[in-house]
Amino acid sequence: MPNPRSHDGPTLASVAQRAGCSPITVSRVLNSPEIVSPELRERVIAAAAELSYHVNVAARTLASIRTNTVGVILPSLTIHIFTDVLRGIYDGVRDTNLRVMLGNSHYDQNEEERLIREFLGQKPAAMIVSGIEQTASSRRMLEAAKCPVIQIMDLDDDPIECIIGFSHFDAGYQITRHLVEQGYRRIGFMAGWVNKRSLGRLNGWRRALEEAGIYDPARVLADMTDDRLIDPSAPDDLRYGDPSSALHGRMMLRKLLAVDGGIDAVFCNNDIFAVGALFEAQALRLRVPEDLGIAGFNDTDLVRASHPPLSSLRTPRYEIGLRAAGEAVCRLDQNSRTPAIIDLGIEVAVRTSTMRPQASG
Amino acid sequence: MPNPRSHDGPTLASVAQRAGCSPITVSRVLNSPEIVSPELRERVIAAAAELSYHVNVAARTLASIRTNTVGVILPSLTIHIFTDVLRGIYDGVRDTNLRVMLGNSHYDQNEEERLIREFLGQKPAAMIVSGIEQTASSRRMLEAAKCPVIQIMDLDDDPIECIIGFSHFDAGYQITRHLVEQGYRRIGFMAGWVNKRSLGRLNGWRRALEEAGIYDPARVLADMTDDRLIDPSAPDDLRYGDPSSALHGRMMLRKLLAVDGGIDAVFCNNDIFAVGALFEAQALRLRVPEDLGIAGFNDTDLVRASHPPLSSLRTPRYEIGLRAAGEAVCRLDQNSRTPAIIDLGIEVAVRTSTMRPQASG
DNA sequence: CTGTTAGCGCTTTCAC
DNA sequence: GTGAAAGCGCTAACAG
Repeated sequence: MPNPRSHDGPTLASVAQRAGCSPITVSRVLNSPEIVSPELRERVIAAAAELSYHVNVAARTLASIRTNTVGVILPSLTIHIFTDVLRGIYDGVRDTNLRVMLGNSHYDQNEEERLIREFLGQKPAAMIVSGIEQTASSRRMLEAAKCPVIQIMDLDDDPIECIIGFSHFDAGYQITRHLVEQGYRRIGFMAGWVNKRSLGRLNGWRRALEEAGIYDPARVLADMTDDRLIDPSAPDDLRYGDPSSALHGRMMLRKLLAVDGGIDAVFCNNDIFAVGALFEAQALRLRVPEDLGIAGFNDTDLVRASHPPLSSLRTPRYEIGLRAAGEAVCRLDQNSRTPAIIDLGIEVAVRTSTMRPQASG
Repeated sequence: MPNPRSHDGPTLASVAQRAGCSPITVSRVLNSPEIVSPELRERVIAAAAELSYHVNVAARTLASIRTNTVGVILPSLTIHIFTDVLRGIYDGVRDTNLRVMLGNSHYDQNEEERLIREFLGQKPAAMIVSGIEQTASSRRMLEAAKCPVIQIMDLDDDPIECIIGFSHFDAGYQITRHLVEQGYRRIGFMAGWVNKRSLGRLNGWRRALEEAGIYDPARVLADMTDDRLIDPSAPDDLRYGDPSSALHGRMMLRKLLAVDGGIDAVFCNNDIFAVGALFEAQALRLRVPEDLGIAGFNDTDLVRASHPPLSSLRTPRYEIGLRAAGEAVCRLDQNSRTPAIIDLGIEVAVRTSTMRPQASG
C-alpha cells in the first residue's frame, strides 16, 4: 500500500533491495564509491541504472550538513557584463556536483541583503556576490556564514574572504593614459550613474588627466541617478530595465559638448554608451577619431564591429565567473577559507576610434 | 546537548516552544495563516521574528509533495532575448514563494534533455522551457511530469500543455511587408544559423516576397552553422559565447552584396546583426535608407539609438517571461493543466532606416 | 481552530 | 568493508 505522501520514483531503499544490500551502501556508492568493494559497487550501480534512480536532493540536503548549492547574487541579469560573469560561473560548475541558485538584486542593496539572508538560510555550499558595497548587515551575515564567500568584479584590501576582479582605478587610468598619449587634451568622462566601481574608473580617469595637467572637472558627466529614464516612449521593461542604454550615451555626449564644445575625446563608462556616443558623433558630423576620440569599457563584441571600431578596455568578465566558481570548488575541496585577492587584470584594446592623426595636440 | 548534525538556526519546534503552541501551528501560520486564530498567529509571528527564524527549505520539500522551485531551461544566458525573458520570469515570481532553478542548455538539445531529467528529478513546482524543439525523450518526460509545463518563445498547435510566444512567421512576414510597402524590391535576409524560430521568420520573409512577386532565393544568408566563428583574434569566451555578433552582421551584409550587388534592403535576424549591417553600410558609403533599407529584429534599445535609427520588430520578450511565471503560478493555484496557446503579439517599429524616399521602386 | 502521530529519503554515528 | 539505528526539520492525515 503506497504512502500517498511519498514521491513516486525509486528510493535508495529500493535500489538497495534490488542490489541486495543495505541503503547505506547505496549511499556510499553515490558519495564515496572508493570505499565500497568493486563487486558490490557494480551491483549497486547496475541496480540504480535499471531503476533509473535519481537522488532526492531535498532528503540529501536535510540529512547532511551542507548542500551542493552555490548562491549567486548579481545586480542585473541583463547587463552584458553580468551575463558574461554568469556564463562563466555556470561553465565553472558544469562538471561538478554543484548547482547554482541565482538572485537578482536589481542594484538594490536592501534587496541584496534580503537575498543573502534567504540564501544563507539554505546553508549554501558557497556564496558568490558582486562588489564590495554590501550593507553592514549583509557583510556581517556573510562573515558569519560557514561557507566560502567569493566577492567578484572588484578588488579590495579587506575582502570578506576571497575577492576576484580587477582594479577599476587602473582601468580608468590606463585607457585615459592611452587617450593622452594619442594627443587628446580635452578628455571627457561619461557615466550614467556611478556605483563604487564606476567611481574607481572615474578616479583613474581623473588621475591620468591630473598627471598630464589637463584635468577639468567640468568634463565629467556622472551620478545622474535621477536621470535614468531615457526614452519616455519606450515600453516599461526597456525603459527601466537597463540603465546602460545607447540612447543615454547619445544624450550624454550631447550634454558634454554643450558644457564644453571643445572636448576632443571621451571615455565612456561602458561600450553601449560608447556606441551611442559614436552614433551621436555621426549625427553631429564629427569625425572619429579626428574630431573626437571615443573609448568604451568592457571590450564587448559590438565595439569591434563598429565603424570605426572603438577602442575599449578589455575586462575579464567571463574569467571572473569561471574563476569564482573554481575558487568555490577548490575551497570546498580543501575546506580552506584562506583570504585571497585575485587580480585578473585588464588590457587596453586600441582601435581606430582613438588613433589620432599625429598633428600637434 | 546539541546534536552535531543539526544546523544551528532556530527550528519550527523552537518557535513553537517560544510561542507556547505546537510545531504544526507554526507551520500553519507560515503556510496558511488564515486558518489560525489571529491571536495565536500574532504570537507565532512575534516568536519567529524574535528568533529570526527561517524555514528550512529542504525539510519542507522533503515533507511536502511538491517543491516551490520552478525549473527554467534557456538556450543561452547571454543573448539579450533570453536575458529579457529571464528578467521577466524573475519579476514574475518575485512576490510569490516560488524560486527559480536555472539551466543553460547552450542551444544543445541533449544538454537540454540532461537538464530536464535532472530538474524533473527534483519534482519542480513547474517547468519553463524554451521552444518546441525538444528531443522525443525530453518531450516524453515533460508530458509525464506532474507539474505545469510552459513552453515559451514560439507558438505551436500541439504544445505539451501551455505555450507562450508569438508567431515567428508573422513576424518575418510583417517586417518584410513593411519593406515591400516602402518600395524596396531586392530584399535580402540574413541569419547566422537557423533554428526552428529563425526558420519561421525566414519563411515569413519568403512569403511576403512571393506575394509581391519579388522572391529570389539567392538573397538569403542563413544556416551558416559552420560559420559561427567570427573573429579569430577574439578571446575564446567572446568567440564562442554569442553567435549573434555585430561583426557577423557586417560580414553577412558583405557576402549578400557579393551575391547580388543590387540588393536594396535587408531584414536581419536580430538587432545586433542589423547594427553590424549598418556599420558595414557606413563603411561602404551606402546611404541608409536611400541605398539600403535595414530592418532588425527584437527592437532592442540599440536600434532606437543608432544613426539612423533602425526599424525593427518588437517582440514581447520580457512579457513572455512575466506571463510564463504568471501561468505557472496560476496553474499551481488552480491545480489546472488546461492546454493553452498564448500569442503575445508583435509590432513593427518603423524608423528612419526603412523610410525610403518615395521614388519609384 | 489546534494537537498528535508518523513519516518524507537520506546520511551520520557507531558497531561489527 | 558493511550494517543498524537514529534523526535532519518539516508537513499530511486524522482526531479532538
